[in-house]
Amino acid sequence: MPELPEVETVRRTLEHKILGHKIQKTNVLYPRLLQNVDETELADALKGRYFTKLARKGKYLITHLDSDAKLVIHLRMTGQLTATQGLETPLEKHTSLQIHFEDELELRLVDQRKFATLHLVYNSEFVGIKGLAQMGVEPLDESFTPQYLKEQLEGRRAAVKSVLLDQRRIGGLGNIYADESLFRSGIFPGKPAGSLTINEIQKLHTAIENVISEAIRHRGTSFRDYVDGDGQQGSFQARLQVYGKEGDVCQVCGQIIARMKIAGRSSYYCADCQG
DNA sequence: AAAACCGCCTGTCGGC
DNA sequence: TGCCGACAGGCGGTTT
Repeated sequence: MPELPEVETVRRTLEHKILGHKIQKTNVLYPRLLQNVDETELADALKGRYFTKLARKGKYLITHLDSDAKLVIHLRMTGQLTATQGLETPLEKHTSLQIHFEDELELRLVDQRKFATLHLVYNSEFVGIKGLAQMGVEPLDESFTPQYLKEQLEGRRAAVKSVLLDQRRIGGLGNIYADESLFRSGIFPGKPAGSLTINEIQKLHTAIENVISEAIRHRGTSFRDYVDGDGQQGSFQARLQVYGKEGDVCQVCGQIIARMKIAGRSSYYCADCQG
C-alpha cells in the first residue's frame, strides 16, 4: 500500500497518540507477521513499556521503546496501522496485531494481504533487516541532489523507472510517485536510466522532490486501501495525473494515457508528453 | 552485476 | 450467473 508520503502520514498521526502510554498486553492474530521473534518474546519485550519515539526510514516505521528495543514495521501493500481509544472498535477481518495500552488505547495492524512484517531489534543496528540496512537516500534528504540522482542512473541500461523503485538507490519511492514524477519531468518510464540527459536528470530530481512533498502535504494517496493512523484517507489521489488513469485524457496535451509493464509493474504515462 | 521471474495473500473487476 | 485470469501503494529469494 503505502509509499513514503503515506508512511510519513501514518507516523505523524500516530506519534502524538501513542507515545508515553504504558503497554498492557500484546495479541498476535497472524503469527507470520513476526519475522525474527515469537509471540511470547514480543509480548515480554512490550509489557509494561511505553513508546518513546516513532521514526520512519523509507517505508519502514521504527517504534522506539523505553528500553534498548525497537519495533520495525513495514506495511507492504495493504497494511493499516491505526490507534483507537476505547473498547468499542470491532475487530476487522484480517487484523494481524493488537497492542493494548493500560488506558484503553489500542494500536492495531490490519492487513488484508498479510504481507506486512514486524521485527524486534535490540540496538540501533538494523543489519538483520536488509531492506532497512541498505536503504538509499530519501527524496527529502539534503543529500538527495541532482548529482546523487545522476550517479544512481548512470551506466544502467535498465528502465529509469526500475531504478527509481530500487530502495537501495532512492528510499521511499513506489509505483505511484515514480510514475507521477516521470510524467512531471516528461520522461518515458522505459527509457534506459543511463541515457538521461543532464537536463532530464535535473527535471526528474525537481519532480521527485515536489511530488513527495506535495503528497505529504495532502496526507498521502488513498487509491485503494490506504488510511492514516486515525483511519482517515489522504487526498493526493485527486491530484494524480497519470497513475491509474489508463484511457483518460492527458490534462496537458489531450493524448490518451497509456499503460505498459515496466519492471513487472503497471506503468502509466502519456506517450506525447513523455517522449 | 544486474535484470527477470515467482511467491507471498486476499479481494475485486472485466471478459466470456 | 459463474468461472477464470489479470491485477493491486512491496519486496525477498531464486534463476538467468
